[in-house]
Amino acid sequence: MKAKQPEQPNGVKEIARRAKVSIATVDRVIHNRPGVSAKTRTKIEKIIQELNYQPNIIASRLASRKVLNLAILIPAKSIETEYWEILLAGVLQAEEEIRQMGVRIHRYFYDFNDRSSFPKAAKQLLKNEVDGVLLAPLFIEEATDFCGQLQEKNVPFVFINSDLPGLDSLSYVGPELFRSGYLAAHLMSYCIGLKDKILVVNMTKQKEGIHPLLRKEEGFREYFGEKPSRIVKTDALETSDDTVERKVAAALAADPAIKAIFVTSSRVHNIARYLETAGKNGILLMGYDFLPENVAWLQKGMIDFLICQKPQEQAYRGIMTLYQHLVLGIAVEKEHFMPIDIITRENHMYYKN
Amino acid sequence: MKAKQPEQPNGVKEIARRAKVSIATVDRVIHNRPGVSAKTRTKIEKIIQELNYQPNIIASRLASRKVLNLAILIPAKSIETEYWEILLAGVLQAEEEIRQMGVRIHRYFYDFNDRSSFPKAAKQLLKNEVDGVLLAPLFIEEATDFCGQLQEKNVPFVFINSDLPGLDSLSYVGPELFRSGYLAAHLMSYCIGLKDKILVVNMTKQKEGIHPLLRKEEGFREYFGEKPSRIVKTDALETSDDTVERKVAAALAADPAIKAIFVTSSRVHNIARYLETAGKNGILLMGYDFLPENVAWLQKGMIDFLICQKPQEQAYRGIMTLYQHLVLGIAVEKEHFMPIDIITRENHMYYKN
DNA sequence: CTGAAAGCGCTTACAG
DNA sequence: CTGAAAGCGCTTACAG
Repeated sequence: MKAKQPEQPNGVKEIARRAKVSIATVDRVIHNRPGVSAKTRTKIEKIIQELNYQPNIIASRLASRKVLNLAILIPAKSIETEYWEILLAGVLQAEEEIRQMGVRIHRYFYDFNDRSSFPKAAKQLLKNEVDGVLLAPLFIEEATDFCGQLQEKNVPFVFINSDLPGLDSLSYVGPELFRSGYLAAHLMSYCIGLKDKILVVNMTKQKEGIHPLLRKEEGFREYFGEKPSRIVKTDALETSDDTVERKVAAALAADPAIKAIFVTSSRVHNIARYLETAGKNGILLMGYDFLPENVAWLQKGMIDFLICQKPQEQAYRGIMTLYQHLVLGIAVEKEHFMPIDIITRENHMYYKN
Repeated sequence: MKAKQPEQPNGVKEIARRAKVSIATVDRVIHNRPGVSAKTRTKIEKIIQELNYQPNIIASRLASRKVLNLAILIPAKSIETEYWEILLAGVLQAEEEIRQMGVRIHRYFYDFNDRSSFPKAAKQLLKNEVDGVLLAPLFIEEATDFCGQLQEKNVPFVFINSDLPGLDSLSYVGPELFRSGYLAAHLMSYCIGLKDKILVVNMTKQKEGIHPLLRKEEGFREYFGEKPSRIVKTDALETSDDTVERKVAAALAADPAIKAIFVTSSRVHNIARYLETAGKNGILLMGYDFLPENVAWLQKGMIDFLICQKPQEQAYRGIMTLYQHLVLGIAVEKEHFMPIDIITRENHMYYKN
């Protein structure tokens, strides 16, 4: 069934033979290790060129018995959102595929609602040897700081979920958040009247807000750039159910022109619950993420649109990007944008995260 | 930077030691090869269980120096559609990632417009040793026949682009075509009046039609199930520009209520060109695939919606599915549905195939 | 039916 | 600065 591979005539052995040195010396040159005279080095390098030598990564990993330690740093699953658990499934999927190549993935978690938890988790992460990091940089300052440390150690890092373009990441895997918000606005504009107003809800306990959520809001506002007055904002800083209810109720009462609500995160189900309880069926509701709870409200018709960004695939591709770079040594895409998927009651049963 | 792997104490050596046999015998048991007494076999199997032995695939592939031969069987890129070239990019992407594991991918092509070319290419394919096949089964009969032959040889196959659920494929990677057509209809129904009619165009030289295109049409018709009279069909069997033009022109002339056109394939750009030439701007046009030519018409506003199915990713995942099954021996998803992406003038610049 | 030995292509102490 | 040798965990003739 399986044909034998033609003999590999261009391995270290052949190089050593041609250069009249031992394979140990060839190995030193290949890996740029010291202890080789300039002359020998040049000679060997030339032969490597000629032969177009491609190292056998399989053999290399077997012989070295090295483990490649990757780490992920993301928010922990919480009662507030299980989004991050879905993302973890993608990590697992990638791990299965590359474990045999000696890759291990270590998991570190921080608290979505507590920015001080980020550096703590990061510190833990840095205590151990790590060859590459996949992280969701929800807090700009803290993430910038951490990535600086990684860079000093020459450890490549990949962003998922949201990007920090200023930092020199190996890659970004995730949605274009600004565009995502813009599209949400565009979609919404189809569905409401010209005089209707929109309530934007940005839910977090974090006073300064959370980078990706704000980015979506920016995109959303951009669409209504000429008529910003159509947008009403409530700062639902607290995330407990009754705070949310109170704030939304107050906003709706204050301005009866509000005919739609845009929630910048997966917590749209909270609003859905409130709208149902309050018997407000005429309001268009749009939010993020294909979570069971959100889908349930989609089915009931309380949520009209969910925008989704394939968290599982993000994590899978993020890990594979590190693998390609660190193990295979092949070039990786600097940016891998996820589609901005629009999910409705009609198509949700066919959607995969 | 990289930690040494803890020694592998549970390899064939350890099994051999415990069973008081040679590793050759252990190897025979592991691979179910003959030439081992029932007694020894049982003893070794028991130890394998106890140790929860996981073979080191890296070492295995290095030692055996076996090549895994995969083959793809898809339509050739043609003047009519470069869809298949994009798909090939996904094959390349997967190949890069797994070439080191000794996987080779052989490419076979048939003619989209000539069903007799399918068995010819299939025959070529079968002339060589093959361990797994990725194919787009556009012609039901011919593909069924071919897959039967593969099954006899115990060669697993994965479908992309369109599914043939009856056959025992290892997996299907692609869109749910029926659903795709249904959604197209749904989308269209938002955009046209209740009395407006729709022209469905199914383009191919193939008299019997092409399976995936027909499947999309079925889904489309399903949506309008209660009002089938709203759908007008033209059989644009020929694919040369002026035949298409003539047929569409005739259909539009015959029924002025036609306000929208649904093209079941990527050849929607042909219709766009005709509509522009004929100066018919009021007609909603929807078709398939994110090809440069289609995108150009999207930008010009002649095409209103494109439905896309990520051909590159289909091919990538299809190949990786075979790899996971044949090399890693891990379970694979029986169906991997691609999202049904809706592309408009507003979001096309952010789309990736 | 079973085992000893060589080998896959590379890496790694160790000796000089 | 350089090389001989052992080894990674498994596979494969070959001999008995």
